[in-house]
Amino acid sequence: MSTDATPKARAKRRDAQRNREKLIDATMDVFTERGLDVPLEEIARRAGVSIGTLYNHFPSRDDLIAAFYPAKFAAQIEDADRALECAPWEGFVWYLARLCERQACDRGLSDLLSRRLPDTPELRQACAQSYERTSRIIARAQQDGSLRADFTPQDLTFVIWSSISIIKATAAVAPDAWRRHLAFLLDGCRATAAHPIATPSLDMEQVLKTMPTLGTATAQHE
Amino acid sequence: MSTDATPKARAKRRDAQRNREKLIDATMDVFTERGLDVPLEEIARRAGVSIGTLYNHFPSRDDLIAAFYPAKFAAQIEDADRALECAPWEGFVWYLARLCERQACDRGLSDLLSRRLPDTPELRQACAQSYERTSRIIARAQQDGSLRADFTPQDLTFVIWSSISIIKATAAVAPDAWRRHLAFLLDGCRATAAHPIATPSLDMEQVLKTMPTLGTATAQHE
DNA sequence: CAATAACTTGAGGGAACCCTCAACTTCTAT
DNA sequence: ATAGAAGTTGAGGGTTCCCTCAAGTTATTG
Repeated sequence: MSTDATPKARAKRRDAQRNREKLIDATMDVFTERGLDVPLEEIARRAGVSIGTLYNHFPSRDDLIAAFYPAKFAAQIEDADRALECAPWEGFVWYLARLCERQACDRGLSDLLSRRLPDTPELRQACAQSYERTSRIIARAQQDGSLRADFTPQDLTFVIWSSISIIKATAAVAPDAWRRHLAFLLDGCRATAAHPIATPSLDMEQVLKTMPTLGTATAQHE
Repeated sequence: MSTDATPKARAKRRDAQRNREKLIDATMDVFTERGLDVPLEEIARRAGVSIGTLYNHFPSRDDLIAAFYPAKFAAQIEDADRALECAPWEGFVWYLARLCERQACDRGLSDLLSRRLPDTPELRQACAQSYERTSRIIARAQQDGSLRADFTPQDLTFVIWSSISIIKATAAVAPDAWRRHLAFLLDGCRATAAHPIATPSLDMEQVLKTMPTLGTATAQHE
């Protein structure tokens, strides 16, 4: 209202910056350990600030989540790139196992996929990047003759969803059980195992609407 | 304290019996439609009684659940019996699809598998019956040479868990999507698709501990 | 070292759900 | 008909988490 003639918005105060960082660090830890539904007080406590300060920096849980996931997406994209350096089928298998491993040791990450995320440009971009690589991983393995021809990038979502549920169910009793489930699924993905499937693949629209990544494209009522 | 010399406990009052039945009916409907975590007031409202009466008849949510699931288990056992009348592989496939179909149209049923149930004799018996049939369905298909030899009854849990997560994720967008997932999984279950799996099957103990049916065998702290 | 804008604090109000219990109503047996 | 046991009721206290905002604290700038 008064002196807003400065070229850009004025820099944050030093202590405020520090608090923001402490909050982000705490968020990464707490979400990873306990999932995205943890009480926000827990994050404030861990960061050593009051709940009021938390709300000052991050007005809603979604803002914390928005600070949480980019690193996770980036790691996933790196994994995809590494997978593309392997032989086609091995890369495909390794990538899926890697996805699952990450879910298995990160409750926040596995919660991400069952939650509507805000529709930010960064997220759209991360999705596009991820999709691009995933498609290549799949296409390579199909050209190679090892992956069944009717497998689509959207079908990968099934692998993730189903593995997450196994991971969550068996975490306390047999933390490796998902590997067995994945093995069955992979055997069903081989070209040599393929029998025609009547139900068509989801299209990308449907996957987006369903859960991970973007909400209903352009926000809904929030 | 006074006149408890009657051979058996006195019969319930007529109106109390009626209320109990209304509550059970409401429970079946509400759990089926909205899952096991619905507010109990909703059930009382639907039954046309007060919340106090609900608590009078069913002191805890678990007691309502205990009234809910036997019919569901019975249906499942019937399905298994029908499956045993088909050809081995067809029976196996039909049974799995049937299980999933039931989950798909019954939120209460799908919640059951991700919740610790009370350890009652009836439940133990239902589990034993179910296990006995399931084992036969599997054994038949293996002897037949169609189902891979390393598939165990415990692996069936994976099929259910994973399908439930697909069902929940896609219910709003593509209510049939689970069929595609199941098809991949089934292709991976064929004897001809089998590749050796390093991770061993869960044993029955572990499955019980994990989730469905019984809690930690002989109750824990409740 | 003010003065002031920026930031922090935590008590507290709100919502959703749980469960209880003292006062009331209804059934049933005599 | 009536007494008393059996059953019902719903307001209200408890819990957990959400989020706000008036009052207090701290950094920054001249």
